[in-house]
Amino acid sequence: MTIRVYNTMTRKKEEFVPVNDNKVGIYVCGPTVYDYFHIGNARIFIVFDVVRRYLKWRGYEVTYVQNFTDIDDKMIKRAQELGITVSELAERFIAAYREDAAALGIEEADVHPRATEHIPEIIKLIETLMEKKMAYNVDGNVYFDTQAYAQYGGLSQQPLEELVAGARVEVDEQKKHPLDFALWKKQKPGEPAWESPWGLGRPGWHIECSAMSMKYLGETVDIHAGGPDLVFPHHENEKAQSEGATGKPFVKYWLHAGYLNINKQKMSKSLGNFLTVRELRQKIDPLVIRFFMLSAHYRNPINYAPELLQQAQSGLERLNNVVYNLRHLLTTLPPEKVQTAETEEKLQALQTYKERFITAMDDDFNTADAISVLFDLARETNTYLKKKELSKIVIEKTLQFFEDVGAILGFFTEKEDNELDEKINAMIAKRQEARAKKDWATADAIRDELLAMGIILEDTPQGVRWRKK
RNA sequence: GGCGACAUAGCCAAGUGGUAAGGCAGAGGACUGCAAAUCCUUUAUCCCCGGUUCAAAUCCGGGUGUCGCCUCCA
Repeated sequence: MTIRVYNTMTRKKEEFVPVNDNKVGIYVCGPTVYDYFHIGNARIFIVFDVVRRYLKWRGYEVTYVQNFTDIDDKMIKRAQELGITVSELAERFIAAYREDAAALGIEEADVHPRATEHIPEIIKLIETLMEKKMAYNVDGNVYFDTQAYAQYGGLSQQPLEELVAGARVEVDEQKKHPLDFALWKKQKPGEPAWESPWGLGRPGWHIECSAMSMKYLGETVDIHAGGPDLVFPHHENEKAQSEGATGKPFVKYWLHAGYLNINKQKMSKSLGNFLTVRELRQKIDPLVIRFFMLSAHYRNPINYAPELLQQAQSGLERLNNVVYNLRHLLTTLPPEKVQTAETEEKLQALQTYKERFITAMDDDFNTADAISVLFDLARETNTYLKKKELSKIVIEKTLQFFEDVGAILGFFTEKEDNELDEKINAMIAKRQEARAKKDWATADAIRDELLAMGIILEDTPQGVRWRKK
């Protein structure tokens, strides 16, 4: 079985074969840290977090790099508004990023490089382009010469004339061609700046990703990913400058996720219709946000609405419940004496579910389909759990399956809180005494009290159990 | 103007040639001291029109609608 991925470059699903054996390099364009990131950004981080986890699970040795853009026009503007330095601004929102991302179950990248910490690499890359006459300096501003790179426009599949014709922005007089873009920007008064062969200035936006991707992942990276609006110009430009400098393919597979829309419109900072993760996760379990994102295919647009999160919450609860059922049962279930034919059959069936899960994920990371496999297994498991004779092995293996795939999708992690546990268990014991005496009023009062604490009680054939709301 | 994506049940959403997965919500039933959880039953002329084919949600042509990129944006 092979993994197939949709490559924006070819507009087709291709068989995934890493450049170097089973080593996989992934570079994902990260946030510009001038504000809290919104749930549209979150979709990108979540989706590629799953891609990363899945490839690891499939046996690849993955190196995952996600940058922080910590110097650009927006950073400078925002820092001025807040009356702090650009680097203070970066520190503040990088810390915020880490908190919000962790809440969403996004693993830390292996490397989180920052543009300002890679100025020497950036300058060196620009120098190479200058030597190759693919870049030119006009009074301290250095531009990439798009005319010098024949394949320009190849990623976005736009004819050059059309890109120019559609340009909605005033043409910079200094540029030789309207599509040329800044590699190095000359310092303006009051702006942070670094020394360079072209004078004081700072890197353009696109060059940082090229420099950092090549530094950490080599001249050709397996996967370079980001949001759909990065295809042009950001990734087009990265490709041009990188391949211009090295003469080698910069990226083997370009992956782009779909938009997260709100009221059927793209959510973006510039439109002002955004909702930050920081804000939303006060109202809803951040893993519900994650589940919501993964319940559609990553390349399709999804629309955000509070009702849809509600639906997602109910769905995730269902899966959480079955995992909970299994965990609870394992605490009381004795080992079986003999293995029955049914046990064998159940274990076989489990294998089928696993294969279905893999087939779904192998097909361009179809998490929606993969999740439906979990729902199918959830039903079968719940039905099985009603039986009098249960096989401990089956329960264990089923739980293991859920935890296994949960680790890929980022669900079913166990949280413990011993102090709370003791208190709850004491209350449950009291309620059981009341129930034994058929004192339903007292029993129900205790149940309500627990509910007020956010604890749901359930009386099951295997005894009382509780879970957090 | 150029390029592109999408249109599947009340809602969300898989499925790219073989007769419509899954979830949420609703209705009815089972179980329960009551609940909760769970299970069972129940809901689709796959946007429209034409074509190819033994066979089309799926391929081709033409519409309609929605959105996006071409400017910083994930």
